[in-house]
Parts: sequence; structure tokens; C-alpha cells
Amino acid sequence: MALTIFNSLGNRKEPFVPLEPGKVKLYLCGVTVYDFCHIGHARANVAFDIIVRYLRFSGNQVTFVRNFTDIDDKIINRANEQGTDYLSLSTRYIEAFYEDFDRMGLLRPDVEPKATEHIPEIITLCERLIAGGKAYPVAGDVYYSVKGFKEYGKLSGKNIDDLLSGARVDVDERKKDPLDFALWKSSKPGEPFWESPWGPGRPGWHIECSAMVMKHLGETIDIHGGGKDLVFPHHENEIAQSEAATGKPFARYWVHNGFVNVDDEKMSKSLGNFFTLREVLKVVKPEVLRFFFASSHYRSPIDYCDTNLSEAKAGLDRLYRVKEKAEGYLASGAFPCAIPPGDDFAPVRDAQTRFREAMDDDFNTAAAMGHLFDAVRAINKLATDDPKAEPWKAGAFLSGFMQLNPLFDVLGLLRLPSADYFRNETSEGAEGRMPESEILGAIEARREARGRKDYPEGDRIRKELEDSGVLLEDGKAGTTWKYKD
RNA sequence: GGCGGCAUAGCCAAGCGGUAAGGCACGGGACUGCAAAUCCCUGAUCCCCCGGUUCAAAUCCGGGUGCCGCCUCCA
Repeated sequence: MALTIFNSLGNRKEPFVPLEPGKVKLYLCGVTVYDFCHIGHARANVAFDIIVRYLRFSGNQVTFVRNFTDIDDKIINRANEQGTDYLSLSTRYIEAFYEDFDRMGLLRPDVEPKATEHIPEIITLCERLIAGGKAYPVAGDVYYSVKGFKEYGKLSGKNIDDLLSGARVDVDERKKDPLDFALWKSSKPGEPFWESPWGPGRPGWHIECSAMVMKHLGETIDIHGGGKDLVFPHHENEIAQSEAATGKPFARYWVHNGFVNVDDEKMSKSLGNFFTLREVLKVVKPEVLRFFFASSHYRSPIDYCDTNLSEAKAGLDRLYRVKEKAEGYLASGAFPCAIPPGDDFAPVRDAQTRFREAMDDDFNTAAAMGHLFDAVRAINKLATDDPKAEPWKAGAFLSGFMQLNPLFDVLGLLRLPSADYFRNETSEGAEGRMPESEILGAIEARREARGRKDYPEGDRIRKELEDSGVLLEDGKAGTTWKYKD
């Protein structure tokens, strides 16, 4: 079965056929670096991280480009507020961006262009549009002439007349038409600027993406992504500029992710109801957040709340227990061996096929995870307390896990050794924790108590540990422990 | 006002014409000194409502109702 992608351009699922077989050119709109990333950014980037991982898993050579918008009004304003300059501000938030995103296990794109490093390309593109009669300079600004592009609105489904009748189009007497948007903005005194044929100024928001796409990927790319809110006007304008300049289709597939809601309301900077990623990662493990995102389809809205997060944690814990067992079996000298025949184990044997089928259907991670859980239940049937006594079970369990592992990796899950997952991670959770030596001492004391059948004392110790956030699990090979979190 | 999306068990969530995946929570059983983990069993006679098409609809069509998003910077 072939990959099908929901294309916002046309609003329907289409078979995915890259321009060049086996090669995928993908551009994702990055962030404007004037503040910390919030969980909406995290969701978008996790969604495309999984898309890139899956495209590569399926054998494609993917060139993944994601920009930084490092110059615009918000950055300038914020820099002024903080008494700093745009460059120090954007540099600081780019550093913060990497700190947060790296913790999320997000792949670094192949190219991460910055708007300010592409001023010549942006100017050239403006000149090309002016020369073609698609844009015009006015008093140091350059505007794009929307009415000159007949297909304007084809992505967002809007038509020019409706837009004109809307009261929200800003009026600027310098524009020939209210719908026209700025490609180049002249700088006001004290603002950062770059020299241009129209005088000192800076690029408008939309043009930078067109220029960077063309420079790093070419005039037609395969996939252009971003959040749903970018459809209009940003992506609509990118199409208008780019296609007017080149006469070629700009992107073959437009992919847009749904929002993160808080209390069923869109979370956004403008509403002020947003959680920053670093704030959330103090109390939520990064992979729990990934699991949470992956458990819904990327185009659906997702509701961020404690209940949903703890459900995600419970689910991920279960997956990590499988990994924990596999690691234990490996350490005890087990080696992979054949999975027994029979329908009981079909979910493991067919895991990859089923997983791919789900992912090929517009990256249906929720369905894919369903299949993974089926497989997990199947290999858990092979779990044994004593791998040395039942080596075939441990071995079959191991090979089952090894078949699943690459699939989890596509989702970016189970990247840590299980001990790290269960024992570390959230910075806040780590504070005030009982040290390992103390835990081991208590376990030893409990072992002695249980040895002399003093169960009340044993239970007391276990309860005491639990109250301190440490869970004990007795197995044939001894007692193991993990932090509750 | 214009455009678009969604409504499935207590909660989250797949399903895209062939008779309701999966997760979490709950209950019963096995295992355990007791727990935990793991395994087994159990849960929607039905998919917001009303019509229609079809041999067959949660899935298609029409009409309601209720949420949500975009049209303004926004992942």
C-alpha cells in the first residue's frame, strides 16, 4: 500500500508521489524567536518529526528544512521592551529553542535557515516580482498585488470578494488595494534595517519563507507544513508570491496540524492561555508529551489537561515496562529466538505491516499505536519472572521486542534505557527524591524482615517507600524499584 | 456576515459502505505471604437528533442541534 496524505490544497487525501522518486523535499514553518516555545509549537514539531521519521523509515531520502523567523515587528517590540537589540533577543530564544526541542527528542532539520541570513535572496525575489508586474514599490515599501494572481485563495478557500467585504482588512492608503501585503517594509528610525533598492528596510513575514524554500529546496517542493493557523494568510501568500515569480507550483502537498486546546479553547499567545514547553517539561516527561500527541491524529484538535496527560503517562509506562523486561532478559544472557507460531502472536509477527498500513493512511499514529499495543500484549504473554529457567520465552520476548523497537522509534518513543525513564527525567520530580542508596538500604531491610516472615514490618517499609514516591515490585529474581513520579 | 472542521463507551481515541481497533479507568479470575507488574475474562445491540439512498450506513445524501477553528500576529 502506498502513502496517502491529506492535502490542504484541495482538502482531500491524495496518493503521495514525490517530484523525484525516493526523495522528499520538506519545508516546515518554524517559530518566530521572540519568546519561549509553547506546547503548540511542540505539537506541530512532534507531528512533523514523526512525518520525517516515517518518510525516512519508508526508504525516502528526506531533506528537511525548518526556518527561524528572526526579524519582525514582535521581535523588534520585545527587544525594545527589554532594552536589548533584535539580534541578542533572537539569539537567546534560539538557544532556548534548542534546549527545549532537544529534550523532546526532535530531529534536527538538515537546514535551519534564518530570515536575516537571506536578505539578498529576499531582495532578488522582490525585484523579480516587481519586474514581472506582480509587485510594486511605494515610498520605500514593496507590496504584492493580490489581484494580479488569479488563483489567490486556492489554499484557504477564500475568494477575494469575501475578503474585501470583511471588516478586518487593514486600510493603508499607500497600498493600491487593501488586500495587498508587504514584501518589504521600510524601517522607521531606530529600527534594524538592511539596504535595498527601495531604501533601508526589512523583509515582510511571508516573503522570507518563499525565498528560503527556493534557495534550499528549489522552486517546487514536495511537502510544505505548518500549523492550521498558517493557512491564511501566510501560506496563501507564499503560494501567491512564489507561483507568480516562478510560474511553477510551489508545493505539491500542504500539510497542516491541528491545535492544542486548553479547556477546549485554542491555546495561543494572543489569548495568553499558553503553557511554555520548559514549564511543562518540569512536571511532564518529554516522551509522555510525545505519546500524548501521537495518540491523536495530527490534524485533530487535542485537549491539553492533567487527566489526558496522566493517561498518556500510564500508557507509556506500560510500554517502558516491556522495554525494562527486554533489557533484563538481555542482561541475564538471553538471546533472541523464534516467536512461537499461532494466532496469539500474529500481532507481533505482523506488527510492521499493520503499523505501516496505519501510517500510510495520512500518518495515522493513533491507529498505529493501537497495533503496537496489540503486539505488546502478545509479547507480554511470553514474559517470565525467571529468564534462566525459561530461556525460550525470554528469547522470543526479546525478538518480539526487537521487531517493535524500530516502530517505536518512528514515533520517537522508548528512546531511553528504561531505568532512566523510570528514575529520572522531569527536573521538578527529581527534587527532594529519596536517594538510591537509601532505597537500596530499605529494600535490604525489608528483604531481611520478609526472610524471617515478619510481613508487617516488610509491608511497613514498602508503604513508607511508597509514601516517599518509590514503588517496589517483587519478582523471582528479587525486588526492583522505580520512582512513582 | 463569509469559509472550514468536529460530534463514537466513564474519559482519551481509531474507523471513510459490509455489521464497533487500541489506551486509560472500573469489575471478576490467575499469580503473590499481601501488594505491584503480567496474563485471562468482562464493557457501546450501537456510533448527537430526524429523514433519505442502499441488499447493507457510525461511515453516503438532505435537514436540524451542539461545540470548535479561520477570515488579524499566531504551531
